[in-house]
Amino acid sequence: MKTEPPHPPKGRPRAFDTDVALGRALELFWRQGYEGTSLSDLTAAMGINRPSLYAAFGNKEQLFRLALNRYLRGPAACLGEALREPTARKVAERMLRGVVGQMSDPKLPKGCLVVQAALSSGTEADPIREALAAHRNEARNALRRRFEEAIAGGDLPKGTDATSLAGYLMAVIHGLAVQSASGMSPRELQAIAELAIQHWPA
Amino acid sequence: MKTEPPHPPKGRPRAFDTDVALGRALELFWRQGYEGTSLSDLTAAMGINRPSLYAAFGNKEQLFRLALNRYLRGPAACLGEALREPTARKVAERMLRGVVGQMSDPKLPKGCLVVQAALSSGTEADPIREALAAHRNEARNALRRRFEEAIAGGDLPKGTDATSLAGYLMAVIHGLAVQSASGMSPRELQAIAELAIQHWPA
DNA sequence: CCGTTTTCATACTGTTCGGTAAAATAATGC
DNA sequence: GCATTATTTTACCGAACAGTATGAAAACGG
Repeated sequence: MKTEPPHPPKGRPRAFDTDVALGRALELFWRQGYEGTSLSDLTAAMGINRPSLYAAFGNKEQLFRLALNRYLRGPAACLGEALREPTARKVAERMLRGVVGQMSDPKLPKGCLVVQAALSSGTEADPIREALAAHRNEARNALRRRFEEAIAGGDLPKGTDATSLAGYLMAVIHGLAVQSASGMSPRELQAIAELAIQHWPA
Repeated sequence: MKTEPPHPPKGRPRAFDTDVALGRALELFWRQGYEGTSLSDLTAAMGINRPSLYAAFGNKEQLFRLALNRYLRGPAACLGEALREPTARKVAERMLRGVVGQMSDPKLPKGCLVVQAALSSGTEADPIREALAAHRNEARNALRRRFEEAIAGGDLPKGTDATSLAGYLMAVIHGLAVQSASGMSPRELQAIAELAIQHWPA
């Protein structure tokens, strides 16, 4: 995973930094969704020409997948980290406060890339939608497994349905993303999150 | 609000039923969002030609607004009716079970038109987004007022924050819409709704 | 029958979409 | 310098987009 090749490559060197260009692409996709972002938008924001984009990133869909990857390892990493909290309640608290915290950063786009791009649905974006649905499914499964542990460990009531509880927490998070994208203020988002935490079982 | 004019109009009679055509348009917008639905999609599903659509409905944006109106008075009417339940808990129960019930109808598109179209965001759809955000705001205000009544009436704890509680319920509903649109099964949606009901304050 | 009115069907407008062909340019090893 | 390799630039491609001009067709009152 080194980005620094040991010997300089043979041909003409690239005149832009692929990392910062990918960051610009992520911000645009995040703000406008997959279909809402045109190649002209992308090349303008990334400061490169169209063929350079294709040479470096393949095509629009692959560029989106790369941006999604960076999003999941970057801004959305707090969700995965939250799984390592010691109790189910702390997992939920950290997730809810994490997403609210991120959505409160004025330098970042509002809402959530995964939700944002999932619902824009021309027939052309179908593979993207499937990929995002698969990711959400995976995230929910990880959360369910963590809650099963919690039930076994005793920090959730014995009769709890881990699957439903995971779905519920995901639903609240997605709901927060929708409202954030719709312009709800950070303090209101936080109040909602605190309310969800307050009603958490156990 | 009569749809039957007393005297037959002068010119050539319309060869299609504007009501059923609008229904087809609603279904398409609901399934694919605003930007994801092209005029060719619309005319094909409505069984009419392009100029007929423009003559009868104005343009794409106005057609969407008409479809939205029909959606709010039809499939989404249960949300407004729920406000008339006697207690805050029953309001929440009816809303949550109502949206799940609607999303479980296999003949209807998944998800929620208001959420679906709200996040598809090319610059062109901005007025649509604003209209939808305004509607969601209005809905949340109605819910807040209902909860304030409930607090005054004693069926919600005295210290409850009506605004946050309304936002929380809207968030859960929007989250359910996202997951429904992503292919979650009706039984899972129902389990999530029941869980939210179970954790309702008071 | 005729003139009027409105809707119908066909064909088209200019623009934007994602993607690419081709030549100029800048670095390499020799 | 020279061939090679990869990236840059400019210009373009066919398809799809929202919206429309035009004339034929179908109802009416007379």
